[in-house]
Amino acid sequence: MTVGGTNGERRAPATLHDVAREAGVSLATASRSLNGSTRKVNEEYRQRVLAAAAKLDYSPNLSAQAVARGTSTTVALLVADIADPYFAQIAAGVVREADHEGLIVTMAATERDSERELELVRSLRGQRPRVMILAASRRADDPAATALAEELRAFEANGGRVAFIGATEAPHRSVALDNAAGAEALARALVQAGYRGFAALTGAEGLRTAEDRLGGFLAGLAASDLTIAPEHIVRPAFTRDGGYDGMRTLVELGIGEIDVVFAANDVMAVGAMSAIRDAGLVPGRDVAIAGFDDIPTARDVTPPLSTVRLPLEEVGRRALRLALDTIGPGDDLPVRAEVVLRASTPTRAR
Amino acid sequence: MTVGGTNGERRAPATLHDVAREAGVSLATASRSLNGSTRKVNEEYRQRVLAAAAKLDYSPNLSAQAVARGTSTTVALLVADIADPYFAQIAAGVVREADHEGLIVTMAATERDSERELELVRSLRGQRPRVMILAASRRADDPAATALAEELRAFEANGGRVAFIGATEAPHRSVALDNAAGAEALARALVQAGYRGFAALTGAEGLRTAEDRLGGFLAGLAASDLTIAPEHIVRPAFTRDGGYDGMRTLVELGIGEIDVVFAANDVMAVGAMSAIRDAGLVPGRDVAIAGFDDIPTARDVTPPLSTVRLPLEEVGRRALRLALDTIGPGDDLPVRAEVVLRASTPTRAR
DNA sequence: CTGTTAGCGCGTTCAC
DNA sequence: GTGAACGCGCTAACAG
Repeated sequence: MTVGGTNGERRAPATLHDVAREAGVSLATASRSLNGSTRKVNEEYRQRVLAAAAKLDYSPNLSAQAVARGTSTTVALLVADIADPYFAQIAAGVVREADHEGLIVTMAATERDSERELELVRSLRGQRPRVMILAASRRADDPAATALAEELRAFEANGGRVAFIGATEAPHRSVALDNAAGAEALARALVQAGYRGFAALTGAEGLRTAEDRLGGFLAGLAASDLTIAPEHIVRPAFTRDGGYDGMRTLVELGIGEIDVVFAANDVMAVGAMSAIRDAGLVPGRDVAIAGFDDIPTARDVTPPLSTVRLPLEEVGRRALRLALDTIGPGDDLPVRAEVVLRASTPTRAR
Repeated sequence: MTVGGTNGERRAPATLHDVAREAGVSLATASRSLNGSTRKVNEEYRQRVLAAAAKLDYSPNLSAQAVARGTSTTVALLVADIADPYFAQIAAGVVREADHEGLIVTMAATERDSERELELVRSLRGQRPRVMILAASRRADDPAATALAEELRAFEANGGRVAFIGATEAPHRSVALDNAAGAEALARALVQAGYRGFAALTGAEGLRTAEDRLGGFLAGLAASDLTIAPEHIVRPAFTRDGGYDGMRTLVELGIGEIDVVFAANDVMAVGAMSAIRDAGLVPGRDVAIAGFDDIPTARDVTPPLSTVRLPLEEVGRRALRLALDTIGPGDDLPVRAEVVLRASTPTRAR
């Protein structure tokens, strides 16, 4: 760790005023040359201003611009956990699209606490972001929900845009993920592959994403008159460790009748695979497992994880486009959730 | 995908002025009640202001505050790729610490392009962030380096703080990661475990982190009079796919004399493991493999990946503290890089 | 303790 | 085309 810092002379940043003076023009001319929308400035002056700006290391004060213009160039992104690959990929997409639009992304993490989420939205609102993207998981029974709704309503009433990812929250735009349909298709595919004994690892009760996926999966089973025994539906945390713990519970309960476990997301599935292995069993052979999301590591675990692919980066980009009304090609199509069968759910000879 | 938006009446956000009027007090009193540092406001007035603010859904305009105060509450974070678990974890740490300090994080991705990085720093500077944290990988031969240095110098001259993560860049503060020492310790541990035939997958030439790790690893081998044949040092991209491709190259070259591969980071190692497996070999048995970073999935691949643990979340937090001068307990200690031997490098009977 | 006023850095009418 | 002047929302002296 090195400590340094060239704080010899700490002169204030050059202002537009400084630049104008240096260039020998008026403030207005300087402003027009550097940012002005409809260019109508003498080329010679323009050059003088540009030179002065360069010489003074001028950098326009975005806050001041925002105040003067009455509109910022910021988009606020709310996720549950940045380190979770699901959110990290979404964030990457949002940042990329924002960069494309010349916008700046500010990021906050709810850490899966809806009180925190409310606080964050409240505080983020102070930035007057053009857009607020809420990717953090919604829950059905949320006590802070109405307060959040009120906060977002106020934000929108002031001209802000809101986009949700995943759950479709009443009056707001959202990139709907076809959680239910994807899970249903997965269930059908697994039945097709010969599986009959099912278990599920899903998030805490009320977590929308988890509920939708479980619901879809059950619907897919129901189509073949199959179901999951209540004791085989475990609801640990919606994380890697949750998956591990949940799978342990299942193993301890006895895995006799279970031949495949559906984890409501890939990080849980990955944790579950480790639990299976730690129990002395072989995932894919002794018990099959499937996840949801198709995070990058799904390919790299052993055996490779069957899952439902969501184009998460694209989802992030699309969320921003949706909020901004800058629709691109294909944006009207629903986000495809695609079943990807890999070796963690081998076809069963029956 | 749902489109909505309650843009019935788009009234401008309530201003402090509105609140003051509503509460029947002066602007100053309103300001003091809502944000003022040293509280010295009649409790009754205070309550009136708070009530008015609540009634009007008032949210202080951070941009205006920044302009008036001459200082923002923003920290800018630059990473190479948000979706990469290495950077995602660092980002999570920065965001958490920032939240702790009441600061807001804006995030940008260089996508490993130093031209882009320069552009981003330039543009981020417009936010007048309190701190700029550069986690994106440095390279030795960077043509944009001097321009970047100049930009950062200007930023610091204006009172901004800069913190690097990883490489120690000349006059700036930085959280030094003990890449060389960690890799050296790993090499020694592998020699100790009985390995003799080494190969390395490292990033593009000039990439500081990659060079440091490789250098350290070689130093560790040299201590036992061992080395790596030049043709066994492959330099693919510093990514998962780079690791995969690099390992394929190695396999095609013939893996006869190689009994362990050192990948310069875990995502590469994970890719390499898949390549090994796709070649019909078993990682850890036919060829051992070790990585660096200890990303979460290192535990969940098969066999679990030996690596050098870096407390990345903590690194992110510490970077911010370092820049802010809010040193915490243990912050004076160097970041420990700790060798973690797992089953991907079993002890070799010789 | 409260209110008035002058800025903060910039965009943008409005006359010239 | 250019410049002077006002306003954006807020903070911080400065007087009362």
